[in-house]
Amino acid sequence: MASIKDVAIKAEVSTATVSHVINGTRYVADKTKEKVYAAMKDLDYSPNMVARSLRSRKSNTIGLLVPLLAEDTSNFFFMSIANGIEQVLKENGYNLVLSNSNENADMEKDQIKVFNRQHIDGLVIAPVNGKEHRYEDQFNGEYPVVFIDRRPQGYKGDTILVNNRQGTKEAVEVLLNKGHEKIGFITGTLGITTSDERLEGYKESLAQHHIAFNKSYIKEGPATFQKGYQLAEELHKEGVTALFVANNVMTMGSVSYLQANDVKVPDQMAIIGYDDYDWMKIASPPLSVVRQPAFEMGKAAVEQLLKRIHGDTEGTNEVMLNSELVIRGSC
Amino acid sequence: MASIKDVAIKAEVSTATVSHVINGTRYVADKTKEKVYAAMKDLDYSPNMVARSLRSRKSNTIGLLVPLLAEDTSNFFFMSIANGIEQVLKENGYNLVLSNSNENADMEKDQIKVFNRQHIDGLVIAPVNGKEHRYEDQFNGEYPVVFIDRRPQGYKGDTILVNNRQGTKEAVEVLLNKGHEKIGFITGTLGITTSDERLEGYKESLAQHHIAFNKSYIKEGPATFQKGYQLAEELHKEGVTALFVANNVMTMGSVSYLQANDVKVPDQMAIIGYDDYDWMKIASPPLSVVRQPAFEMGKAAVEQLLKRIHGDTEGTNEVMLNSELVIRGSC
DNA sequence: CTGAAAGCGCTAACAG
DNA sequence: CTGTTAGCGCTTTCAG
Repeated sequence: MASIKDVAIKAEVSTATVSHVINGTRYVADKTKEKVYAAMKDLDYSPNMVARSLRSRKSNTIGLLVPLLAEDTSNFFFMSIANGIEQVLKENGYNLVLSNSNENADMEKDQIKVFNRQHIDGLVIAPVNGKEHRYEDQFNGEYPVVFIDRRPQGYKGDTILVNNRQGTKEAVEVLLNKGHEKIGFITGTLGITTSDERLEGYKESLAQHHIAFNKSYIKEGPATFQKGYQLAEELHKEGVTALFVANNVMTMGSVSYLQANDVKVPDQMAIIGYDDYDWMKIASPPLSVVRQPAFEMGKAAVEQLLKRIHGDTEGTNEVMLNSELVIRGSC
Repeated sequence: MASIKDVAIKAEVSTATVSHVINGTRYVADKTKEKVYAAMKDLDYSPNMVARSLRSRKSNTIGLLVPLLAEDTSNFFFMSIANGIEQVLKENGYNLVLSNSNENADMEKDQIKVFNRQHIDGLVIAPVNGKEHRYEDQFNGEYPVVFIDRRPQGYKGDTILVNNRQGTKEAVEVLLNKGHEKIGFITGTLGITTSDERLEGYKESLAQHHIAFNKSYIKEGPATFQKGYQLAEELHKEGVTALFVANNVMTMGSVSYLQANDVKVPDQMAIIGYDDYDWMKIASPPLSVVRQPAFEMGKAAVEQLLKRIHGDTEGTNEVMLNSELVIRGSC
């Protein structure tokens, strides 16, 4: 592997000149440039990014830490985010180091430590669920951080969220406007911000329509297919006429229940799910859902990060993206 | 950020000793070790990986290059692979740099160039579709490479593939055994290895059952939902009684057609799709599919890569993983 | 059992 | 308009 020194010798200039030609950091005579380019080509030179990083304390790399669970469909959501991030990053000459906390706080800490010594230029993190991790103490302060999708309690800093409350509220509103009064709400474990916000939206919508809140219509449990199936069954038996399911895995389970028991949608039971996947289009009937702008979240996160990297230090930026209600045939 | 020098001073030893304590690379008296550990703790020292990489020419980072297309469901497949890779990598103290070629040969070349100057320790690549890229010329030879999912024509080197031919053959066999003789085959554009292999499996199965191959039952097109819908329609009108759809996006389109037109599955039309997604369980009827072991492919790729990194230079290793036929209600 | 010191490849003062 | 040179933080030979 040719080094900058080799190029300098071949081009009969100094390494400084070569460096400046590469980086355009000072004026170099055209003729000299030519020589340098020729030498670089001859030697098939390409700069050693590691050395560059060491010297310039900049790696052109940003980290992404996501909480993926094996076999969880919600992974698709984070992967869309990753995709959005990678895309914007590439356009800006940055690389993406991907890491997974497995939705586990200890692993997350470990991964942050890894990033701390890795000299990343920034970090996008979708934090694990859970109350209190003193994130402020975990970062070494040498790179900006943007939180995404979930905001840890009490964390103040750049955050890209999606409007869970509003998204849910609108969806439930549609159900209410169709005349439903007994609306079941199926959610993954409560106590995590996204779930709680969605529940809030549900309550708010009900309140606005002066429908009494019935606690027994709220069904909570681990976000699994089976649980979704089971909770849909319970609600069905309790006589609800509409279902709002606050995550995609449980949506699938719920649909499965309705199908298996020949419950006619939307006549006997209306349903609105969360997250938009292609298969929802071919469900029968096609499923109405609250669609989260995953790709856009990734983009927004990187854009914010790049601003910070480029020296913006103003306040903190909290972006709240709107989700979109996609009405199909299931309600 | 404390450096090794700071630690050395604080512990009143040389930097060499600190380094050896950290890496366990030579004997150090227990007493000295204590001092070093204490100093490290005091200073909250953590080694600078960039400097370490520069010096030791090893980054503990491997690259992954996948061909994702925006909005393509098959992304899930590659993301599962990425997940498997990340997991094994983490267990071994490696990091993952993720990159996307967007199924575009030029972008792929660019990304390889980026990796070349990044000092990665290895690369896993799911190459873009297409005939001839002289991959051998693109890699700088300083890191081992493992190809995954697709083998470029004429490439010799470590490869992790899935047995497309066998997977398809078995699936078609099931259809044949149920008495179907007119079996439609819907595929993405032919000419790419995975599609071609699946078609081969189809033909082989037919041949073994002495069913004449009917070219008009083979429908090819870009792997989109719409095209899947359309081709299913064409085949239906040509009177086939069973459908084998060789990729998941088109499977979705085909199912959509059958549903929209009230074609009873499996009575009026049996169908087997490709790739296993959760939604297939709740299709009505649940879809039978050929399941590819994505996560396992990722694992296998990294394991092979790590072998190479650790000095194994023997021959080339071609792993062919079996896909699994998942029979549900659609055939 | 430990230290001194060279040097990985690059950037960026400083000096002309 | 260009060159000299001091490091970035670490590993590793060589020398004791």
